Amino acid sequence: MVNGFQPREIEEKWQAVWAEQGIYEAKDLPAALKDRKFYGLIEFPFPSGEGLHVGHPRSYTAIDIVTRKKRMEGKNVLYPIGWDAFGLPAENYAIKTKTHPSVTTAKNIANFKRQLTSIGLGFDWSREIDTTDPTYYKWTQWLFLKFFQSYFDPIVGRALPIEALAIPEQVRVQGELAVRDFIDSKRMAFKSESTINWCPRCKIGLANEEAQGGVCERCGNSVEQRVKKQWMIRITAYADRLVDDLEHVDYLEKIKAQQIHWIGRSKGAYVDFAIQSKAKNLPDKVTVFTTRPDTLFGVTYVVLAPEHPLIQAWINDGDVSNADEIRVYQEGTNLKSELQRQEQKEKTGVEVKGIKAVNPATGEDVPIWIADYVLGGYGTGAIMAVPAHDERDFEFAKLFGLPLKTVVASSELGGVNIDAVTELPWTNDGVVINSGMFDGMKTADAKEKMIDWLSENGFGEAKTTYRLRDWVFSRQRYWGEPIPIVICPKCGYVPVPESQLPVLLPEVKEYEPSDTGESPLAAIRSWVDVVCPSCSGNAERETDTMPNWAGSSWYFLRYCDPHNDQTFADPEKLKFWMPVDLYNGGMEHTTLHLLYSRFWYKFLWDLNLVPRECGSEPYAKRRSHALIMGEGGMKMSKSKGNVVNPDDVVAKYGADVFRMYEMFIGPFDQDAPWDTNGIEGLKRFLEKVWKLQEKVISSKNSVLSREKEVLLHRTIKKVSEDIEGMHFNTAVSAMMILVNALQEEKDLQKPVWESFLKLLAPFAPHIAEELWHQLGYAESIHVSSWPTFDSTKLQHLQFELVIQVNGKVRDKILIESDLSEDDVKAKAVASEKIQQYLEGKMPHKVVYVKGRLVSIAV
RNA sequence: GGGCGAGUGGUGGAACUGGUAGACACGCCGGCCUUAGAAGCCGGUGGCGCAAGCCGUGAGAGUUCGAGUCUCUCCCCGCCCACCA
Repeated sequence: MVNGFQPREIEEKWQAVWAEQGIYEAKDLPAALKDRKFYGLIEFPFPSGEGLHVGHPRSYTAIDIVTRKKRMEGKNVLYPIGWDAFGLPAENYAIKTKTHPSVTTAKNIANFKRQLTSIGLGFDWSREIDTTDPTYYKWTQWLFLKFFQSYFDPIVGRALPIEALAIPEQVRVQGELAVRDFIDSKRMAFKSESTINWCPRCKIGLANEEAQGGVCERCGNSVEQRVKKQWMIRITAYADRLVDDLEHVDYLEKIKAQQIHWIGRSKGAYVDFAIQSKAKNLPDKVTVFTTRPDTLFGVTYVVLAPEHPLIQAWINDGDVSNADEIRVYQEGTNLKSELQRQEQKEKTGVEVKGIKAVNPATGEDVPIWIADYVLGGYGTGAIMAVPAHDERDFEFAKLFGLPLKTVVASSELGGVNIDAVTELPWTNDGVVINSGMFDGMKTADAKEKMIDWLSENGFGEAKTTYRLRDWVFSRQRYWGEPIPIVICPKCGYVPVPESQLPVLLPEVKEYEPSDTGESPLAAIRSWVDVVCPSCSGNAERETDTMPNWAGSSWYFLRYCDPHNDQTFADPEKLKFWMPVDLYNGGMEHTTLHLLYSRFWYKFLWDLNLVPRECGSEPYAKRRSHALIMGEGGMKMSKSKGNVVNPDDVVAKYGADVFRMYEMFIGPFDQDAPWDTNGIEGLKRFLEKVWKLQEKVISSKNSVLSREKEVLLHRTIKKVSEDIEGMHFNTAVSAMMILVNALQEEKDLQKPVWESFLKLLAPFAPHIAEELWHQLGYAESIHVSSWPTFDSTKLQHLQFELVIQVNGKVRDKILIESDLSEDDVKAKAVASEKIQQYLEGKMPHKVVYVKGRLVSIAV
């Protein structure tokens, strides 16, 4: 096997050459040349101790292929890589082994880098970044301070510097402290006491996105609710823009749908129900949120979430006759974890006796209940119940024997009490209301009219609410970016001056977080005690660190200018590179990283830290890969013992076979099981390619048949289009078909073979490079030109015409491609076989599909 | 319960705006080569049938000359969200 295909030899050889020549390094050019750039991005990995998973290369190779094609098409390509290296696994490992996370991280990065290089990915390593590097997290901290020093102006709909915030007169008169509190409450990054998702096992507060389903994303433990003062970032201010701007980007529809749903904008109204009570100092109303103000006439009771603050006020007032019963219910709710609360099927609740609410539309008294099917954190934490038109209210009303009242005319019971009904009859829009002043109106119009009526009479207003919550940005952990704030007893929250950034992570002995909910940093007095940057008095550092979403919220900007020590990225370079042209990542990040980073970007864009020319969205196009499952379709996991290690595959088959197999395994956006046998097919394919080149070298002045020529041009078209559409599996198949056909030829014309090698180059960069050089080229195939097809050579001179009689294929005949429709039809009908099937009858319909078939109906 | 996606040979999967279902690959079967094997090469491979042929894309109906593709009803599977008023 002297001349055989030896993947590992040529792969290492060319990897060294590419690195030395820097062929994958992107060039920063003036913004005027923007149409020449292409910025392809993959989600940078967390460098885990396990090393690369076979899932990583699926995404990386895909974008590698797209960017290699763009480069061959003459684009100046940026395809960068880095490390999202802050995070719990590194810290947990540190707790166990007492090794500093930076030591483990450096080791893991070296391993990842070796693995990624061995696969032949065309990353620009000169732009490598690491979120745990102080030269990187200096800017993460600096950007955090921008949030701290800004507020959101709802009038102009964008963030502005905090200096521009107008202080209302009634605040100003209360003195300096009041003004400070006011300003702090308006900042984009603010500290707030709130109930948070607390994981008792990880001893850490979690954002809603990290505690979906009431379970800690990290360890799967059930999450508790705790009250804690935490740093928050006001992502809710951007909710509308995060939804609306999706119209201007090319994301997979399911990604858009998921983000829209997560943000959960719903338009409705606040409605005030007056409180009927004998007591004097009682708050005189309760405000509910509803999306169906048109059903106000059907309200038969009001429900408050158990944690609603009004409940305590009513109890304190002494007018509630069953205070003890209510307290028992509230405590019962508190004890329930989020998970239990979701699993419980039956509704529960308790009436607040002694007071009533007044329906503003009818003036009727309705009872007030508290129940945990109403969520404290959504809307106003209180609802108006319309059991005749809402399933949940219906269920609750049935359980507690509360009355039903419908507002629609289409029922024979229209507009009256309907206590006797056992099933929910009318739930939706489109019906006609026949209650009160909306008699005869469609619900959609009634909604509008009702909102107008409510606001005219001071009973409510139009209101849009969101499911999205502000982002809990504090973590009580060691291995994260310290939040660069000093807490001064005199001055309050004081940002660490830019000249003192980064606030470095200090050395500690213990990495274990404490049960009190404080970060390990709190134990290091020498680090915590500082001089206030503002008044020079004694002060303390903030000891919370940032979540590990911080570094990844802006890393794509840093790639544009990774070594800048004056600013996070030079605006001129941002103008050239942004936005990212193609971003691929996992679906699991749709409501996390993808949403967060869009938000950060928009914020920086508002402050002109990202130039206006870059546009309001960071990613022009977002695609998503699916998973590679274990053999047999189960998810790969250490416990199942079905994990495939990329190192083993590369060692056995080489990088090119590995890459092509991952592309051939199935549609990019569909899960696919690993198949050890399947790789053999790609190995055979590349061996065939290797051998085929011999025919080129010995070739004379042979003429390529028209048939092969058409196939070549069709293949160029197919592979080009498939790469753009990310249909890599069918692109590989098209190349296989071409190779199988070329194998039939005695010898091969050089230009034909060169076109094929160029098509192959993005998929199998090493073998393509080797064969290219063997043909005598000195320059890399990867900086050569992408082949183009000749559209006049896509059509065969003849084609096989399929003839159907009554929908069944009855004959196939060869037809000249340029024959007219009438001639083709005549030939088809004249066919002997067809005549037999016609049995002398006249066809009543003959249809011709150009270049394909004739269908005859008898 | 809601949203999204899917259901095609033994397997992974092809099939452009409705137009020859099963491309390509794996596996399997037969042959060549070999002392034997591996590799390689050649041929075959949806089902039933000796054959002509018939039947076939989760089930059923519909539209059409023609349906994997469009419409309706239903059944399964996967993922995400989930008492969001």
